[in-house]
Amino acid sequence: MSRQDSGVAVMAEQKQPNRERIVATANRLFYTKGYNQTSFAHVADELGLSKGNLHYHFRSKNELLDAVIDLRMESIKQMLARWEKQYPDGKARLKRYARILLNEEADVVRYGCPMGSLNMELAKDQRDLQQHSRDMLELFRRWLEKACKQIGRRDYRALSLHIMARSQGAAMMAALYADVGLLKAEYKRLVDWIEML
Amino acid sequence: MSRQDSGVAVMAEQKQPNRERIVATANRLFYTKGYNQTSFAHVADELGLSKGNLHYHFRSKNELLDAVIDLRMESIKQMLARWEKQYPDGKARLKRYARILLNEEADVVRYGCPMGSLNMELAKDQRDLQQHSRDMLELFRRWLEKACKQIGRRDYRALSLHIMARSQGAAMMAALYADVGLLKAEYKRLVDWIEML
DNA sequence: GTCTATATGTAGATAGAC
DNA sequence: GTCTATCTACATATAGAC
Repeated sequence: MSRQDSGVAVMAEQKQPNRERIVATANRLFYTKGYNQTSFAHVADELGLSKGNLHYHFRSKNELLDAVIDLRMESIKQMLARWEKQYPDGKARLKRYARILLNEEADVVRYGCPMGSLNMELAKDQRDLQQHSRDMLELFRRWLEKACKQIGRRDYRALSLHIMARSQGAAMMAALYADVGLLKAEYKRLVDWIEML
Repeated sequence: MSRQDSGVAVMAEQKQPNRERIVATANRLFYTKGYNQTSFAHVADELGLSKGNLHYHFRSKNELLDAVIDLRMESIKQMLARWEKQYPDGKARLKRYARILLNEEADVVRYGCPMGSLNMELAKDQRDLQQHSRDMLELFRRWLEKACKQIGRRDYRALSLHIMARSQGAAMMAALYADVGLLKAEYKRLVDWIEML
């Protein structure tokens, strides 16, 4: 499975305009260190650029976050479109979503879900920033909702939220215990449950 | 249900030695703002104390975190002991755990699970700090494990982790969508599932 | 125990030279 | 576009007076 599936490690960070390299590096650091724990200096250092350069491209850290979220959303949209082609069946689509946890299992076990952990961090006292971040969740949720409708479920909204809650819980616990076995076990449970729908 | 059940709002913050008032206020702010987003100045201001005073009681922010975790763990232990008296039956105990989400639903919807969100924040690049924080999770997990054994389950460890994953996922999604209905729906699903065990 | 003052580092952000 | 220099604010932490 390609690294593109995570929605985080989206592109190589070399041989691109600096603006894109900055977004790619910020994307990675926001994931591995957290948004509030990542500074312009960190990003600049990793790229061998100056802080001033970063501020030329992004007036504020806020703007940089928006760019990172836009990048992730673009990546997510492409992934979901790919899945729609590969899996015509509704249940197969739900199962493919569940499997996302295993794609980047090494990262998930260390840093949690990129979407979930960023959202939760911002939800606490930066709800204005979280608004945009939640759009990422909504991309997945609406896609799941559609798949649920497809298999004839009337409770498609509730189902889509439940499936996301299950995957978020799995990613979180796996990260807190740094245990990939936990991730695999929760994946299996979720797939079995989807099969019974 | 008393406010004590959350493990966060543990005691009144008045008419106590300043050391305890500091821990209680830090406890609350670490929850509502996050650990890294809370400074000594914030805690001191809320109490009308000086920063120097805080540093007299706690040499470092690290130490303050340890004190907060110890406070929460003491509160959790008492709560679990109370539950053991009130609910002799294993399944009833599992259901009581599930209901914890609803006790402080207004807070959970705004700030997530106090344990889970703190752990996840620290798990990213402060794994040393997370070690202590994870002890809180272990208190619950071992308690759940015991209840699972009680109902004759051989997969008690896996079950205990699954139940925690479900509750963490529910708390997280409810916070990200600021939706108490989501919390209630996930609670109902979890209780129904426990009933079928 | 509590305060003020201070040291030291870092964060986000701007100005201006090249 | 990119750099250096700088501003201002704030963070953690210490020293010493009361």
